[in-house]
Amino acid sequence: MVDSGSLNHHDQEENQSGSGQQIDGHLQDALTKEDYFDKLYALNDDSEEEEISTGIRDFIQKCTKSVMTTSEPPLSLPTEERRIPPEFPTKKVPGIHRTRSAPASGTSVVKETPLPRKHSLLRYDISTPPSANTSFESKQPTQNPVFQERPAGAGSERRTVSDPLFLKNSEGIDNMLRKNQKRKRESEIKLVPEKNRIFNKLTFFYMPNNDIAKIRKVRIQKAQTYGAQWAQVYGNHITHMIVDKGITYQSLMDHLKAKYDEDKLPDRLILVNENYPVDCIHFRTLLNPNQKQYELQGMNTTSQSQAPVVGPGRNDGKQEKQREHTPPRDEYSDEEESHPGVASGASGNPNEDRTDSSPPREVPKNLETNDEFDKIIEVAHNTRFLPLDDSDSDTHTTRDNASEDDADSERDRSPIRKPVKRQLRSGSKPTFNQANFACMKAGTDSESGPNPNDATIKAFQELAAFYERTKQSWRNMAYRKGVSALRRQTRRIKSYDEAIQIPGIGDSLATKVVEMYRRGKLEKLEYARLEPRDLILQKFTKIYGVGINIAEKWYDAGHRSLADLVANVKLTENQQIGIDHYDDFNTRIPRAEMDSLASIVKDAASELDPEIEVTVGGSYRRGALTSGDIDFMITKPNTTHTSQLLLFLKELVEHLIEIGFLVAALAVPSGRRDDSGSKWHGACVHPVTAEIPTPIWRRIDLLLVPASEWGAALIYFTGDDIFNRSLRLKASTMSMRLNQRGLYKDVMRGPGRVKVTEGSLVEGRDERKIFEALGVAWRTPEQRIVG
DNA sequence: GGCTCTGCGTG
DNA sequence: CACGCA
DNA sequence: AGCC
Ligand SMILES: O=c1ccn([C@H]2C[C@H](O)[C@@H](COP(=O)(O)OP(=O)(O)OP(=O)(O)O)O2)c(=O)[nH]1
Ligand SMILES: [Mg+2]
Repeated sequence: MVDSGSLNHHDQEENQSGSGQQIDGHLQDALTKEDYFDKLYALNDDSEEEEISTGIRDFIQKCTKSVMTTSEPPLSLPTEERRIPPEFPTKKVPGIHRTRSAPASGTSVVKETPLPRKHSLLRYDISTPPSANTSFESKQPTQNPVFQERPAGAGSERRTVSDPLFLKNSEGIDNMLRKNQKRKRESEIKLVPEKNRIFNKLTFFYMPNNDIAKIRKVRIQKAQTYGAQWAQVYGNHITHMIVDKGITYQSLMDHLKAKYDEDKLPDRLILVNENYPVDCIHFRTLLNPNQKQYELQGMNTTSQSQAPVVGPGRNDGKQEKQREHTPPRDEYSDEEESHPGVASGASGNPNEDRTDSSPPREVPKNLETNDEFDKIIEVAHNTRFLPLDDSDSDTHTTRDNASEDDADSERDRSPIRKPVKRQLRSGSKPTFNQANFACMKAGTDSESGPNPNDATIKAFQELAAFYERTKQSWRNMAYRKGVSALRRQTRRIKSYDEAIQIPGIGDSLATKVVEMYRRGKLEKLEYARLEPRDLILQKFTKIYGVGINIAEKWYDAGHRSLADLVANVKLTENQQIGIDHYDDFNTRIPRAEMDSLASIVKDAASELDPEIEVTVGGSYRRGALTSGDIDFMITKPNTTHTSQLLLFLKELVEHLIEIGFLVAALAVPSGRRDDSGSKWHGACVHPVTAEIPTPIWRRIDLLLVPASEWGAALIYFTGDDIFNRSLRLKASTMSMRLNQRGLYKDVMRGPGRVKVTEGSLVEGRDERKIFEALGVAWRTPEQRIVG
């Protein structure tokens, strides 16, 4: 609560500046970017930095420049392919801004975009775009949550978007505002309400005691807002010494000795690492500082020789490592709440592939012939992170016997006979699995899946996700593999022997399958669920644009909530959007809404160009009852290169922005490489209706597909991802290569399977032919759910 | 002891 | 180049 | 972690 309060303040205090500066903003934008890259490369390259960075700078400058010049003839697009990229005013235009408030005064902003809008030709009045929004707008014009707790005020969004720029947002004004905002905040410390000042009367001395490092600076300020005093000099008034990670106990003492001639720390001085204040703030209470996680490096913990006593006084002693309390709920309802469940059941006519423009759908009866491929699937999983391995991994908790983890292949499994509860399974399967299959995996949300190993599958999925965040890639991979292996089982696996025979399930997983069967839960998982660090990482990685590396970086910097990020971190454009629409982007889309979203895009497309074909891929094509996003594939007869579709894309996007459907751009066709890009990622909003009473931002992906690559693209965009990887792996074992453009043969690979030769095209147009060429029996989209 | 898919966009 | 996402 |  407290925080949210203060947050709102920040938010409100910002004012939209007037109109004027956008052009400057662009220039600035370019400069900024240039500087950024300079720094970036300087950091990365050790040698030849100059050369490289200047080279890149030029390159970027070139891009930027060309972009800027676009303001000229918006309408006439040269047909030559090479130039296409520049034609996309990619980032510059101040465009679709997001939830940031735009006070009335800001209205003038919109307009004079450097980009002359050409929509003279597309001022489609697809009726009522604005209607919905106005009502909203009038409601609460001023209030602006930093990030939505629920569907963010569509009103403001709509408005900003209304300035029709297309493609990617620009930072321009928004960025400057952010900067100003930050500057302001830094100069003055505002305290939280008195009762919440957990550090009241405490004096912190930091080590190093300066705010040069940005991270430390932020932390110090944060502590001050919660009442802490920041000691500028070393002395007895200090209550806590906050030491950076990286400074060992020994080096600290050496330093004190050298600088202050102190041999030991003052009595009752509390010595902790930098995580302590952060966690106190997070949990809104003064935590016990004598916990292992707050110890300095090189300070031995309870076990070894105790270094010089730190706080001889009172608080030493007792508890070794008590696990801290459970995190109180989140201040900002990061979590999503129940969304208005749009007519979930109303699935009109779900499906059938009305969207399928090509594959005739017959039911293959030969699922059995898929065996060989099934095998590949098992082998396919993998993960991109390198194994940092170390089997330990566990910072095991207080309880010791958590040893289960690896262990040995003991034969403890002997006594497993156990009551059989087969009732569950027996009657459930009226018809054949075929139908069942499709249905069951259809929605991740349709709980009661017919699969008898459902509970185990869920547990493994959760564990896999945990391992991914832990960068234990091999384990992540193994559990994902285990999941798909279990999915293919039709009976509940009850014993170790039974389990270990399933390809993809080895000793460790087999043991856990049994554990699930016997106890209904996994100790390992129960433990993982309590990891406070993991909970935060989980929260951060759910932000679009934030992966494990960044989440970890932020965590280590002391950030614990979305509000921390908003206040202290330099976010990328996309991350900003990801936070602003955190709940929306993490809310799944009911199939009925998918149908409707598809219609909107298809209608728009055919109006612009009747020859264009639009197909929905992704989980929708696989028959899912809900989807995480909506994936469109766009093609046109006789096209052989995406460059032939770029102009159409541009028009489509502009139009959809204009009617208020598209509300943000997250990734746009490259322009940075020669092979002219092929995808557009962004966000859209379904018009408000009776069934969809509240606007919800949805992730939307558009993929440009030349007709000659339709089959390969269909495979790629239909997934699922694990299925794709399996297929690609199989291809590679056959000296072939499969990507979204086609299947190539005679691919030469070097060490590490690195591609050496591009290979020659085998097939790209026909989905089935690609399956055939790979020796894989045809699988309907529904049968490609393996992950 | 090696391999675990391959490519596009951002900063 | 490092990263995130399809 | 599991497979080759
Ligand atoms: O790592 C990946 C991720 C995705 N894809 C392909 C398959 C996938 O079906 C398609 C679309 O991706 P998306 O992330 O939208 O997945 P989805 O299968 O559509 O599921 P969701 O319901 O979460 O959107 O892109 C891959 O090949 N590899
Ligand atoms: Mg999808």
